[in-house]
Amino acid sequence: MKIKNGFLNLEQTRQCHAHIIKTHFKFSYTNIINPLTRYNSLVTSYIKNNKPSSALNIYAFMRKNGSEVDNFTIPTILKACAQVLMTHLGKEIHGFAIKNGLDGDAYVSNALIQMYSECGSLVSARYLFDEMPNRDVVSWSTMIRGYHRGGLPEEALEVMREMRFMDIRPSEVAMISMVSLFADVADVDLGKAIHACVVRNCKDEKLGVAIATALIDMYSKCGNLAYAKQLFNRLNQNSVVSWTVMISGYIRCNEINEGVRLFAEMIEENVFPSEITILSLIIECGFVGGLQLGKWLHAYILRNGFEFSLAMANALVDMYGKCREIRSARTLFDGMKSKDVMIWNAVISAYAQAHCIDKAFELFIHMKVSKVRPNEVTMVGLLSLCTEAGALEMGKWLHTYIEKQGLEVDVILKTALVDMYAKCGDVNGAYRLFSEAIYRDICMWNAMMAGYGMHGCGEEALIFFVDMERSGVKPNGITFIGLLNACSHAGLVTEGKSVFDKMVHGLGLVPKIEHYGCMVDLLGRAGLLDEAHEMIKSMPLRPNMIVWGALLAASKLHKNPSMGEIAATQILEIEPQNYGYNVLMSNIYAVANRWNDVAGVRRVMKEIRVKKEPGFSSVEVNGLVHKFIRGGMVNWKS
DNA sequence: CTAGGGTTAG
Repeated sequence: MKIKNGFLNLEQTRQCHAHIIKTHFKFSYTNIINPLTRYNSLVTSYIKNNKPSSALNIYAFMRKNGSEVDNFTIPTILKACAQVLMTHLGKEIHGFAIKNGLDGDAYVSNALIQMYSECGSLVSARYLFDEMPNRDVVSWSTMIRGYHRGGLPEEALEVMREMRFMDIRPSEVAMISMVSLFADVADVDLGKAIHACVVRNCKDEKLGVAIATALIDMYSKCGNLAYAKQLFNRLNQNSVVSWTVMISGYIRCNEINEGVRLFAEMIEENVFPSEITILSLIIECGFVGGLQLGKWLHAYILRNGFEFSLAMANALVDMYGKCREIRSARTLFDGMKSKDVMIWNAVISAYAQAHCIDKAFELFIHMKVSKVRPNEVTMVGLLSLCTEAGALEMGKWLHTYIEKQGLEVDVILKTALVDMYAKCGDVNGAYRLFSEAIYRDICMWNAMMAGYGMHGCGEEALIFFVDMERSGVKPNGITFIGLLNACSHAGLVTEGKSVFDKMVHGLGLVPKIEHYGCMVDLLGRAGLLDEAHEMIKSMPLRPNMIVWGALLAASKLHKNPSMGEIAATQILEIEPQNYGYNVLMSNIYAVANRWNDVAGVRRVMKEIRVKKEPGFSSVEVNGLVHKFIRGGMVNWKS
């Protein structure tokens, strides 16, 4: 058997391996004589075929037999360590490299940086990077990618800036890292800039399929499907990855039918989905609530013999949870033989999204019994559940649990705690945690301000806003939603208007539909119905349910049936079967003594006969959460 | 005829 292009597929690799063992290292497949070269070849082939553990076995075998290991072997093995997240072995190899004087080699250093960053030790990676005397483009792009994948986009951007400052010309691979960073930052302006940079660097040459794919992904994540599709159409050589990002893009933008059509087209072109393709699509289905497609994909996995990995199960549980299909989520979860923290977290958050606080806590108890240790993510999930239910005592109990277990309280967990205390009415408790935090990010500030606003403390929220700006934290769109709500609840109309003005003109933020919703609410509550209506008419976005709903509620509050009618008409056009708003409208007519109209609305409601889940509210008394459903009451133990 | 950084998800 001859090897084409020096690359073996998995079957060939295994045959080769078996042959080497059988013939005592007489390697007859190729002309390679040197035993070290043979091993390295095998290791490489296993890694290219995505079998890192086989590669590591060979490495162990080499070491046991006292075989030489060189600076070709080390980077390859490090890559295998990174794939299976074996930090220990990685560190050991690092030590070995130092002992044998191989650590001065740029290949080896770059591989070490990669290994450390993929295994989550970004500090070690950065240390090596900083100490490296012979950094090259590869070192830079590895560092950028490391920060990006490690969830530290700010640091990645900083490294990019340094790289530019040092006048290092990015290679194609480096640009791919950058484009994919902007995809997740979802900043279309930065994205266009890097696109221009890519085009400039490639000049006459055609874009490579990898970089084009990265650009397609970036544009569709920024919501610019037209650009994405254009790039996709221009590709003359499509890979399964390009199809994956294009289809995911359509689903993410809620164009599910077009996504499904493309999926069929892909199969017709004889391109077959990989595990990641299916995984991506399932995740996107959860994102937009595409239950039907999600179910179909679930069936597709079973029909086509895909490996039902934990990652796959995780994605499915998550998707079902987001689509409120809690039974499917649970059945799937129960069917998994081995479970990790992630899947426990996924099923707990599925219950959380279905507002089943009791079930979620029940699972939390089971989780501890089955000896899976809850982590910070679990805590954040449970805390947000308490926040939603207003269960202060339960939240406090979790807080104690976190401290007793010695779980690391990072910014996210701290923010969840602040948010829980604030929204459950213990604003002082929230402030205590907030003030003792060493590091506060924008989310924590937002939670604190929204908490104050929610309890009618509009002035305090505004003071916090000034403090925040003074401490150098830049407000974002969510900050202003909290602030505008705070003004609305406290009746601070003038202040609210100037907050809105500051956001648009002072900071140049483009208001989203939510901001207009807050403004309509603010003006409407204050009785400025006409002004609120003007705001809706003049806004550059298409008004949605929430906006008209705010006007309708205000019309009811200020007993203005004619304005109510205007709002209700719009709402019925957007969502004809909405039960709640019909009720509200009939109440408005009732207040104005327009009983014929009341009867009319009731008749329409009967005709539509919508079955809608009743809303509920809840309150916690002595550790018992009471849930109110339209007059009835349910409660459960915490 | 071996080798390091790349696109998709979490």
